[in-house]
Amino acid sequence: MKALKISEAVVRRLPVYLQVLNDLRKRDVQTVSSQELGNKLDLNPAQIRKDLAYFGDFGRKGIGYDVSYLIEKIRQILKLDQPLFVALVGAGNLGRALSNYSTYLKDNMKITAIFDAHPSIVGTQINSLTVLPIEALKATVAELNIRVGIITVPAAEAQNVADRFVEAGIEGILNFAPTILRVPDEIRIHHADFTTELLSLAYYLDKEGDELNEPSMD
Amino acid sequence: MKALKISEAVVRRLPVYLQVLNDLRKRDVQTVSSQELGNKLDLNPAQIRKDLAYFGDFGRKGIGYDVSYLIEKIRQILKLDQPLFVALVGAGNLGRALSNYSTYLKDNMKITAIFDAHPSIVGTQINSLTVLPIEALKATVAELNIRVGIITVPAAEAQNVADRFVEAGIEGILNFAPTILRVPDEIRIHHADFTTELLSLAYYLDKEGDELNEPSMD
DNA sequence: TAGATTGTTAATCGATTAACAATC
DNA sequence: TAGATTGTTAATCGATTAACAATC
Repeated sequence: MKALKISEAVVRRLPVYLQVLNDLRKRDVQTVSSQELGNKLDLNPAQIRKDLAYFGDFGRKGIGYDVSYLIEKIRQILKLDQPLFVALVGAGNLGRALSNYSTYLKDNMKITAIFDAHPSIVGTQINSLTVLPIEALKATVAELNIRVGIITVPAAEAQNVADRFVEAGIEGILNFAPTILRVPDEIRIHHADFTTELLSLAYYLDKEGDELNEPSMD
Repeated sequence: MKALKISEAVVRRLPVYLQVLNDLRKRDVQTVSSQELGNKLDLNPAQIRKDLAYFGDFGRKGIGYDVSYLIEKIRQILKLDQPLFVALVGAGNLGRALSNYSTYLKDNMKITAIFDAHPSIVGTQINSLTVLPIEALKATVAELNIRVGIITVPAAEAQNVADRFVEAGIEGILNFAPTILRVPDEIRIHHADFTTELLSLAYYLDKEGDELNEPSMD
């Protein structure tokens, strides 16, 4: 078994597995089968086994997967077994909200710098971090060993921020602005654009074309 | 056009097309080809033509697509040609940030009610809306004709909020909490969980040192 | 017209699911 | 052991891409 190309779909499921596994561990569950995971996630058990098998033999035949061990392994695969420092640009409401989110702290991701272009915001405090001027981005990224950038500025400014991130040598960007960004191929971009989710949700409403009441006939 | 089953992948691309088209219109571009759209979005032009052809013949051979006409058509497909009222539960930082987002206002989606479970937050103002107690949810949803719910509460409270939304007769939910929700099949749930995006991003960093040590050689 | 570009069918590619020997 | 469940191969399903006649 050699370095096989892992599809994006597989990688995207790993954090979801991690989420459920963390939950199981919190409830002191020792072992879980692909069947049980599949039930919880509405996924085919074979798919879960296959996903995990790309990375190693983590389970035990007849038993299932040890929850803590699998958590450890998935964290290794996602390279979350070592600290990963993150910068955020755009200290508006959304930026502040993300800074407060502690969810990924336990996953070794840490926002260590926040930037904004507006003089009125620069210098304010967010969670013990002082908002820095955007001009300080490049130097700070190098100094603090920051590898990921989060963009929470308005769409019109997002490309400019992306350019600055690239110039600063960032390796990956999480973009919240509802716009497409142009970056070199070697930079990884993920979109966290909830407007897309919200608009596509609208498509699925009112399936049968009936009124506001749901059809309760079988 | 018969009621052909449209795949989720297709529906998810529609809002992205809309985004680019809106941008083109803002720049007074009249007409666009699938080739040009493909360049902008890093998508295969044939895919774009096929996606659109599921819903009708929107283009003109030899010419391309009329930008304004296509915008209108996609908005119709997504049912955004009529107002869609949205409720939000969880008036913390993230909830406030979303309330401020005006992006989807122009797409006829409007947050018309905000709820929170904490007495200290209930009664405060967000964008001319008064935060209501969670107990008022059901009555308000009915009264204001709200069809979509947004969840921006901590993971531990998310299922409870989802249950309340379902009981209130909501048709779709956009969930920001990093947890899996259980709802009846007829309720559509979309996830806007950026922690998933952020964790999977970590996988792709550090390309050059990419060769994971494969544990099992068998 | 001649060049451009759609809508659509056919070919390809990739991802999911089923099945089962291995084995805890 | 006997039942359970993995890891993996083969079968199926679905989505993307190529190709091209139709036609603006």
